[in-house]
Amino acid sequence: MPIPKNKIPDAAVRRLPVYLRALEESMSECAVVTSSADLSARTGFTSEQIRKDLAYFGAFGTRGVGYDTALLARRIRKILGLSRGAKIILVGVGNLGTAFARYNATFPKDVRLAAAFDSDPEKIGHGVGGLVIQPADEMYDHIHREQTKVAVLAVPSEHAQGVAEGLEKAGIEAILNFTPVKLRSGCYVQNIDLSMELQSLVYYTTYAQRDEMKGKAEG
Amino acid sequence: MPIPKNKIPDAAVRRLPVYLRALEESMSECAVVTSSADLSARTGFTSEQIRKDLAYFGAFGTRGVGYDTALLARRIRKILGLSRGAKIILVGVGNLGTAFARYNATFPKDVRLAAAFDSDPEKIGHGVGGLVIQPADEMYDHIHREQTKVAVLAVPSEHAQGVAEGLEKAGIEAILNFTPVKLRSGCYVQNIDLSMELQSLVYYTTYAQRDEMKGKAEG
DNA sequence: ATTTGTGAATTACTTCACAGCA
DNA sequence: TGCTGTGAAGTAATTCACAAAT
Repeated sequence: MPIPKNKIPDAAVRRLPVYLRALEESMSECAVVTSSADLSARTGFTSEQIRKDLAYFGAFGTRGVGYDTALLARRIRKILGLSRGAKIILVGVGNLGTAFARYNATFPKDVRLAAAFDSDPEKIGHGVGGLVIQPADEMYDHIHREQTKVAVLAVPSEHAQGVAEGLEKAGIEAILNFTPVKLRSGCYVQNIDLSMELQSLVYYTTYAQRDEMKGKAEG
Repeated sequence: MPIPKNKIPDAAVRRLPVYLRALEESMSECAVVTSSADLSARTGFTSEQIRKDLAYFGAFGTRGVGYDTALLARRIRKILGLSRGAKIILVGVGNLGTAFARYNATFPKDVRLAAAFDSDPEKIGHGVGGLVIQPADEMYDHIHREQTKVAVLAVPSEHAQGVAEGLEKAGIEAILNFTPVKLRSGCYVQNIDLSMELQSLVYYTTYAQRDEMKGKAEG
């Protein structure tokens, strides 16, 4: 028995922010209670799935009634750790990092970037998405000082593994990895590989399927 | 029997581009043959997984030897449909659309955007990532004319469902959906919800776990 | 000898169906 | 009655283990 291993599936955790958004929508319509059926209509997930996901974390509803909208939203925020004011940093302000920083400025403020770092001296001091780009060698200090636990990694592929190791050593626990490198890391890593997404999409297109048929037959 | 239902898991399809990248790396090192073990080392997926994924599409290797690097790469490109010159369009050139267009300019050219559309007259004619932004009302014509099958959707949430329906009607078959809306669509949809990704990451941080413990107990 | 390809076993996730409560 | 919470059933994906091929 190495680790007790939380029985909560990652897939369930990843749906919580979606439920939270639905709850906020519901609250903006002044609904005081909601139900798994209502959340289902808003999110597209089945009501059973929603009930099961929520039940992983406790019994938040009232049988025969539903869920207190505001209370459930608060609970989810707490489970996710959003009420903690988690600090998030951006590592690597190239093409993608810049794009992300700009877009991030439109996010809910709980998950807004707190700082951005790059190793290129040309970039230091410049602004991006409301942040001043700081030199990479101040990054580890910053992580310690601010007790940063989450990093968005957008460095060139060849540096990804090395930087990830440094981040882990400095205290980072979760990484949003935009590089196409599968990181070996003790951190929890969520990968977003945009080029891969587009390439696999093409498969689901009629031409690709026709190809596939031939693939089996022909040499 | 409504649809024969391809037995190939989406997860396997989504790994093909990763294998392809590994093969290209391998080829750049002048390797003529490779093996599931070598691809495993390069991608981080297990060798069994790689063999099983490839076997869904046919028997591409030679027992006792491995895979012909160049041939397998060609096969994967064909399966994905990358050799077809698939046309891809960007719909919505706001914050995120702009970010994506710029970043996309760095992608392998098979999956480079062919056009970008927006409904804001202010934006029409301006350039982004090497493309000229075109008016939204020319989009459907363009899709027909160019036989476009793939679209990247980055419009405001409130328009997402409506635009997706229009895209489907015009002939789009696969959508990369950056909006947080779960689309009801006959198209194959791949969702990327960046705000959700960041929010769920915070959960995997020590503070969040401490919260979760309390969640169960306290009212 | 070595490495693929694959049925069988395992594990993870989802859906079902209904008991438990307001 | 109405909706949650949950064990049981079902489905999907991954890993195991080995026969097949060269």
